Amino acid sequence: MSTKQIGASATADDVAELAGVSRWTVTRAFKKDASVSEKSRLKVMKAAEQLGYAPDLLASSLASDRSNLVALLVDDFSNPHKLVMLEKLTRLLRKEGWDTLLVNTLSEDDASVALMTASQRRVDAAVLIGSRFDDKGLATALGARRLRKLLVFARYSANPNTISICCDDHAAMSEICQYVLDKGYKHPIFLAGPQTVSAHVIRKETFLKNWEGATGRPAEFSDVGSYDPNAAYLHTKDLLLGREERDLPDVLVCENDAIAIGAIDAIRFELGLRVPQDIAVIGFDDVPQAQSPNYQLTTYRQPLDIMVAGLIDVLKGEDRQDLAQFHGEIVVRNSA
Amino acid sequence: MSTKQIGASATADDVAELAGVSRWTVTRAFKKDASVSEKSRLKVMKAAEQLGYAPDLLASSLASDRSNLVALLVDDFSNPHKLVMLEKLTRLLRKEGWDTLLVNTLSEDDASVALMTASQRRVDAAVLIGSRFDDKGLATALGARRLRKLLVFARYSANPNTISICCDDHAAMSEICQYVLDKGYKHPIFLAGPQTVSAHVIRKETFLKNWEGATGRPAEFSDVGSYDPNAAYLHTKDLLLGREERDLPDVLVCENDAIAIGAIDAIRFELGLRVPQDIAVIGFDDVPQAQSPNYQLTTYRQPLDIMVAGLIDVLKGEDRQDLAQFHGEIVVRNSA
DNA sequence: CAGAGTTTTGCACGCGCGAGCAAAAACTTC
DNA sequence: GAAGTTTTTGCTCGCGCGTGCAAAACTCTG
Repeated sequence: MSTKQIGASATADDVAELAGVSRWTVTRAFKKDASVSEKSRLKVMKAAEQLGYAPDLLASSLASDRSNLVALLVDDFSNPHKLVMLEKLTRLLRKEGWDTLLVNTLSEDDASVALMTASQRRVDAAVLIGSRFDDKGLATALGARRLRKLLVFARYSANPNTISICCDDHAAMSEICQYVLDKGYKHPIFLAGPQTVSAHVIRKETFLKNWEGATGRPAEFSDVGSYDPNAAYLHTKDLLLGREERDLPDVLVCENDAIAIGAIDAIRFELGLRVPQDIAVIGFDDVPQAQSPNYQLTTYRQPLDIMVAGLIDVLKGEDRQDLAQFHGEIVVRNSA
Repeated sequence: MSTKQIGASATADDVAELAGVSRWTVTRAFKKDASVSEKSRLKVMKAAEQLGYAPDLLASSLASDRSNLVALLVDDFSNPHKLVMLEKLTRLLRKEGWDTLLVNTLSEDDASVALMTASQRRVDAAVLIGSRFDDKGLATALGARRLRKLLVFARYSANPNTISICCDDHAAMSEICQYVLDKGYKHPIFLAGPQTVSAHVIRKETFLKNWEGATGRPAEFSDVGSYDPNAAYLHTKDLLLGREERDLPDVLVCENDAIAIGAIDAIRFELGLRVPQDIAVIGFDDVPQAQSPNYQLTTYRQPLDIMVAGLIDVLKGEDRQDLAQFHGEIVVRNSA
């Protein structure tokens, strides 16, 4: 047993032998709240360091039925906000002991294949950070394979088998609408993203309803179909180019910053107009780019850190009922 | 054995029993190149579907010592190019059967802790997609724990224990330098990123050397210290604001697009000058934003797809000697 | 249809660790 | 120092599957 190949990674047995204790004492020495005497813990640690030992998480997961792995399913890599979310999620999850499986579902028809993979890896939870997962696909996927937990992050989900962690879109958009009214804009257009999922409609519906409630007149809207700035650019161009001046909006309320940034570019470079003097623009997310002097984007900042903390609570098994009630704040810059 | 709880995921044994074959036949039916008769394969598949069975990748990894897992270590989430790379890597790796562990090393002192995690999960390889991993830290980390393969993606690495997959920075920057000369610029400044790692110096050194070789005069340079557009903005402002007109550069050659974009904003909004008429700007990477009409960034596009294919070859165990020889192309837009 | 060649199937053993309990050791108290 | 209490240690069994080999079942040829 003591003839280990050089470089071959040591097992708990090797450490135990070297330290003169049993394998289980070694295991305990590496567990946080286990009962080991300080003396043998030190012996173990010394031997472990000598052998370059670290517990095998695979074997541990198999034996304990807890993988400390979380799958992040992402289907949209053109929205820069995803990078912000990925950074926060990976960093904070890691701090709490979870590793992260990044699953690109861009080329899948629906989420089921990705969820299958995740379940085959025995993840403790799968987190959807996507835009296009539709409720029907989710239901199918969920039926196919058992996942311990299915969370939807930064988007509302109507599926009762999922736990949704997002800010209160209704309140947020009401606030934005009020801001637009207060600033005296008369002719808004709401630019919406993908509308496949009922959840996506909240921001749009809220704005339209609030606007009509306050002014008595319906607000115009248009569906971009994706959260890609380039797509938003083309869409805005098609939507506005060639319009009479009196038909042009005085403010574009966008479902998020990715759309807003594309729209601003189109306003300037296709229409030759100024932001905000001719057309103002409001976004949602507060991506890093939003503070670029180019855009000076007025937008809405979700409390991402708090939301991730909520997610971690759920992973830990704590009951939380307030997961769709997070409130952010309007960030007023120069674009509206 | 046949009394499985509803919802509990089935094992190969359960499927075997239902299909009337042995467990190993079940296993083989799920393996690509295994020898199973079509008849029993169908029996197995039918039973598997009925039970909702899929092989447990954890147990499989443990038994076979192959995890089909790759760890991606990232320490820089402000550069939008990372999102492009993550998308390509995750999608193409998945297509070839690898899942991806995303490890955020932003808060680590060096890469060792992250590499440790990766090795504890028995990844088949760890891929560094970072900017700040220094060679010394790598060496330490490598000594501490055995990793099957350590790859460095999109950056040259001098460490002999790593495999670096990147484009030929020397050739690329020579091409850019030639372009700058051809366009008749007289006073370039090279804006460099983090200079902690010897590998990062290649682009800078190449430009400076080529410039001096061609003109007989040294070129100015300045170190931004990170690949964050906002940092580049501030740095460019500090560097150029208040200079006499004759001391201003006529072109900024940037180590990558993240820096270039920050620089363009600073030129416009801090110095009140025009790009490219007053100061031209060249980037590197061709991030999605580079084609925004705001930036129209002249830049260099690395052949990412081919590079990822090279990475996959290495993962498959194929020998490739040309991994630092990929050639991209200059993308000429309006900024220079 | 025998014998050789080929394909398919079954099995013993092990991957590295964890839960939960029982034995052993250490510590208290009177 | 005996008896009771608490802490620490050791151990059996199992997590679900893969490897490599040998037995069994086919296929083919003359």
